[in-house]
Amino acid sequence: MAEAGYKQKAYEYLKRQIVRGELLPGAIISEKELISELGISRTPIREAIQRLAEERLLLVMPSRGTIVSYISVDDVRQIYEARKLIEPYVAKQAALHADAERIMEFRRIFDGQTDYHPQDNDWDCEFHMYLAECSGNQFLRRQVEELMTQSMRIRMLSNEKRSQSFELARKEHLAVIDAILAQDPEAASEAILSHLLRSEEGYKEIYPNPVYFSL
Amino acid sequence: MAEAGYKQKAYEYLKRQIVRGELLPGAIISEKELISELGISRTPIREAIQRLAEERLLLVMPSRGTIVSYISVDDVRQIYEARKLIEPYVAKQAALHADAERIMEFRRIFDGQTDYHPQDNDWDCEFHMYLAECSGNQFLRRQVEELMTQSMRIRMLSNEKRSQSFELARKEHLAVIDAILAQDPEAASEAILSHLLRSEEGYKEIYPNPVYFSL
DNA sequence: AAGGTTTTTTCTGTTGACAGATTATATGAG
DNA sequence: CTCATATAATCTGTCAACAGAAAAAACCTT
Repeated sequence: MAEAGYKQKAYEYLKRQIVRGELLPGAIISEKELISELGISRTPIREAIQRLAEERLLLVMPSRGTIVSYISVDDVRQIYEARKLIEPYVAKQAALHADAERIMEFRRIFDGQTDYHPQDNDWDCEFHMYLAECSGNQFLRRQVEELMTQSMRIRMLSNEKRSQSFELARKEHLAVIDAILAQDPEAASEAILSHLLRSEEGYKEIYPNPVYFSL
Repeated sequence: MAEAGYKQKAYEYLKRQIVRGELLPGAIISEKELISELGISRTPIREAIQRLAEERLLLVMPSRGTIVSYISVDDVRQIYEARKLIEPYVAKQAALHADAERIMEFRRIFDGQTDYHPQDNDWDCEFHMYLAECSGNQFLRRQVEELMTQSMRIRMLSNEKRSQSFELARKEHLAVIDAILAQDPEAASEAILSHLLRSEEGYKEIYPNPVYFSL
């Protein structure tokens, strides 16, 4: 017994369920249940919970319980504000410094020319995460990673119309990639900003659904 | 026994020592020593260590040990790159939305007109943290908080000439505050960018000291 | 039956002990 | 003395159990 890596397992197990919307805001996180579900002890589970609490995915209330965090309307605004600041810069840096060969491989994936086909929701996330990696800045990359996690939750909770929206997003992604391939920083920056503005606009109609979005 | 809040105590105890340079890069963090130093058990100490590891202040090597993180020359570049992106925007938002009364109170503190006098190094940190608070964006605020923590370490490790540099920084801070009071976003943005550029320039001469800065 | 009080349950915070892995030290052959 | 092997010490990861606090349930009083 007592193998290593249980903490990471518990972390990914919980994070996946939260991001996919299987654990909704307000859902009670029971350490006891997780012990029997995962067959591991409390310590690695607690460590995973604390890490998720720092990422604002869980809310630990001492001696009361732990729940999945709510997302407020102002949270959505703040998340997109931060993304609109950071991601255009990241795209700019990618256009200036990114390896052309890697970008081409990336474009093939997003053009559907390879066997690798991420799920609907993962598409958008992988795109933005990849750009953040190209920035060559671990601080900005981590920030984008956190913001994308929250953005995926928002999309899940707002019942976005899938097919049409994702097709639009795919085209916008390709526009960004092509601007990077053309080594045109300004075009890349503007392309991703347009993508973010349109995406945010879509939620403005939807998120006043007050079921999971607190004020 | 078993009072609450030990985790936070251990966290602040370690973080203060790291930021102040009392624990230098490469210093071994011994859980056993901390147990006797702080008189508490391993669990809250471990949780504090893991939190500091996520903030890139500690490096946990499984079954080998935990040390204070090194800062590479490229880390310094990345930290200032992120700060130059985020902080001018934050200052802009502060100029647009910040409460004039709070800014005035803040100016009095930095002008030395109050009893409250933070230590040399805390001055700069508190200034930038305060601006980040004014942005009204918790994600940007937390990012600035993390970047400032790293910046304080850099300053500590690079033996910056104190007196003259701090006097210069104080004037630059006041220029930013006055731009915010004048509700001039562009001036505030440019003022803090100048401050950051000059600050970074200072380290370019110093941090090739390879004692604590790895490549 | 209603309201306040007491008991029980449940949750997180904390503790000390054990397991696996890595490094340092000691030992012995050549 | 040198080097390979084996032993011991040390560190992090994990585990099960206890303590304190908050909420839920049972109970008693009126």
